[in-house]
Amino acid sequence: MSDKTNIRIKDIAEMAGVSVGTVDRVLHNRGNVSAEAEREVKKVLSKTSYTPDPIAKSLGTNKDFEIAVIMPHPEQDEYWELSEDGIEHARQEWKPYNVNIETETFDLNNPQSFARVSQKILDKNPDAVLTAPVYFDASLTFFQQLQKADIPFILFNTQIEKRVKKYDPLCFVGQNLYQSGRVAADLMKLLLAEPGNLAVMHIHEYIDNAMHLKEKEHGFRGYFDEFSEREYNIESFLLLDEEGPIEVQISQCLEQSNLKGIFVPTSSGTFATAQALKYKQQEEVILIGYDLLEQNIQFLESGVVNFLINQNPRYQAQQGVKYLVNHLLLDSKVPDADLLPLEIITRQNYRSFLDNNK
Amino acid sequence: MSDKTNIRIKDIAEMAGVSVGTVDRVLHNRGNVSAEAEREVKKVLSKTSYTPDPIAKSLGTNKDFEIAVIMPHPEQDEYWELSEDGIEHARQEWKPYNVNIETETFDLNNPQSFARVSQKILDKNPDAVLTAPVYFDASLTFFQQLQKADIPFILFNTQIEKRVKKYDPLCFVGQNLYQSGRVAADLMKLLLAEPGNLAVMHIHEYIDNAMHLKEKEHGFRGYFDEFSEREYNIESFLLLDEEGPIEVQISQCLEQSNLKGIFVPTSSGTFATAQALKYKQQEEVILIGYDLLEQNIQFLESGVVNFLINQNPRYQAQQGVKYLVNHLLLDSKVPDADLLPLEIITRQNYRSFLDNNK
DNA sequence: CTGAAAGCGCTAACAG
DNA sequence: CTGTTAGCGCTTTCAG
Repeated sequence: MSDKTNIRIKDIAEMAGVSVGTVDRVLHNRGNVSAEAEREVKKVLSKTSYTPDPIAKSLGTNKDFEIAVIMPHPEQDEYWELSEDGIEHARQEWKPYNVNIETETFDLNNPQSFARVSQKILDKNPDAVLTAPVYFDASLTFFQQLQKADIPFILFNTQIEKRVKKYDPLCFVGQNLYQSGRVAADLMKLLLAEPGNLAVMHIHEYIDNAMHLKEKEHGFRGYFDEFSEREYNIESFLLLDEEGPIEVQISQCLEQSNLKGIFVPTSSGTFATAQALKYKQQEEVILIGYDLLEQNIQFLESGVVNFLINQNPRYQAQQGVKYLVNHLLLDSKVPDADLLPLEIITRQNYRSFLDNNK
Repeated sequence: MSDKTNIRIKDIAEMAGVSVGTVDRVLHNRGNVSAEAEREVKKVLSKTSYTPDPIAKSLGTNKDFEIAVIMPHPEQDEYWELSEDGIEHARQEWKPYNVNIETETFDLNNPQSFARVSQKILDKNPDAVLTAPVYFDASLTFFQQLQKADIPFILFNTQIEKRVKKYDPLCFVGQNLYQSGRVAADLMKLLLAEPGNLAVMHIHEYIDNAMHLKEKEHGFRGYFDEFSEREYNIESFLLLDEEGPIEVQISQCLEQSNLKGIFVPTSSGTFATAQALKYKQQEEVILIGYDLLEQNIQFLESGVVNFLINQNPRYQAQQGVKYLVNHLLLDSKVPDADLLPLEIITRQNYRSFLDNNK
């Protein structure tokens, strides 16, 4: 059953008439190699299809890797609890490879705290960073610092506007938000017996976080715009905590407009809206929201929420770490973006998603 | 950055006052250990939370693993092409760990060929087997032989009736078929403006393969049974290749009954039905089918197919191999069943699934 | 029954 | 600039 047919460093060393040390040096551009030796080794390399054994490599470099994760406090929002869960899984998964993951969290309501925490991360000088760049401005300066320090980083959850060219993450892991909005619109249309007033509700969101939600709204509107009749009237509401109890604000919206359907682009906004609909006994209003939070599932089960779209925060986090590890340990290429599937959740399939993500 | 805090075999050897050889012997029940030494080692082990380093283990056991995969010819059915694709990915993924995967395929229309191929596999005496047990009887004898030979195996795609206790796979990877049928029913109901005649179409299926499809139908019917009014009349059709061109048979069904909706529990049956609907200009009939085959996507795009449920054959195959490797190399526990999420596919989200699975 | 030692493929420190 | 060598943690052979 043994069939060691693979080419080892030792083999190519022999073929090139040098020592393994030299081969290793050219392999990693460590310098201190004569032009001639380098040429010789590269020649052999090119005609041998040598591929390093990642296992041995990992054993050989007896080095720990530090990956820093920076994301919002999980206690503040169940959504981020799920992300944290994904990080925890990743931590276990990669422990054998000597990668340590340490998480720093910041306050969703306080951009300052992001800045503070990101500085803390920089001071620790980790080997790589995974971050959910909720705050636009603070994130940008953070990225520049990371780049200056030559620390590779990956973004998850929140994509930063592409036109900003000042930063260059290894990868973005998350949904195509525009298309996500379109999926919601499509489902909305399916459930709507006839045209009518619709609303997009932005609930306790953070101004800086604009991009994330605007894209979803844009997709949602874009879909309906394609119906030339324009019988769908879509209103946007921005309900902030500063302006009083969210429940009350939602109720006011419901009274103001005669809504047939509501799209809520955040996970926590979803159940807040569901609560209001239930309270107002307007459960026949179509409600489409995000994510498998416990409360959202309850409202899905009871029919107040009609569809959820799953952003799979757990998987996002896991994938982000995985790419970082691949980059660090195996220097294998990671994609520019990993755009997750847009998962449609109903009362009939949510369990299959919960069970599987455990 | 180095922080070797992990317990090594060497450490526990020292603590137990024996050599690494002895520790290794008790760790793997290799025998030739005095009762006393064993006791001592186990004592230390129990209070140390020692966990072997999988990397070093893999390097140490310089052994190749053979995993045999047995599944239907991919050329016969695009569905199985996707599975094959998953296998190919797995092959690449695990190559560095010295696991070789060899695939044997059988003829979907010929149970004999399954028997022949499975015998071939047995002769090769692989370390583990991954199989799609499309044929009930042939599969059962195969499983028994595998067990006799002490070869662990995992099932994917097709679950064999649980009441048969004569076999014991490591794991099943696939969908909960009953629930899958319910998801289809739920979507069907959503799209149906009013009650009417529905059909479940079993198209070019193999008699032995009953279980797989009956479960889906069962779920589909079960859902509608819950509406006491019983206004939904569900007919079943079994259309076999032996009885003439499928297209013609489907057309006949369409003429016979005034159908409002059709549920097709196979991937290839889906586009056959779509074709017939298009040909008959009955595209308003709701059609719910399975899987992201090229043709299915086209019909989804053009609106003839309303929803697809994705069984994710690619992922099934990959997961199956992954569990086998975990079992073989890391002897980590694998779950009894990995029931995949029931993914709902629409015109708006299918791309996100295609892109992500690449 | 047990310990010592070689080796898996790669890295990195160290003489020359 | 280059070759040698000592590990990384685990397996496995081989004396004793």
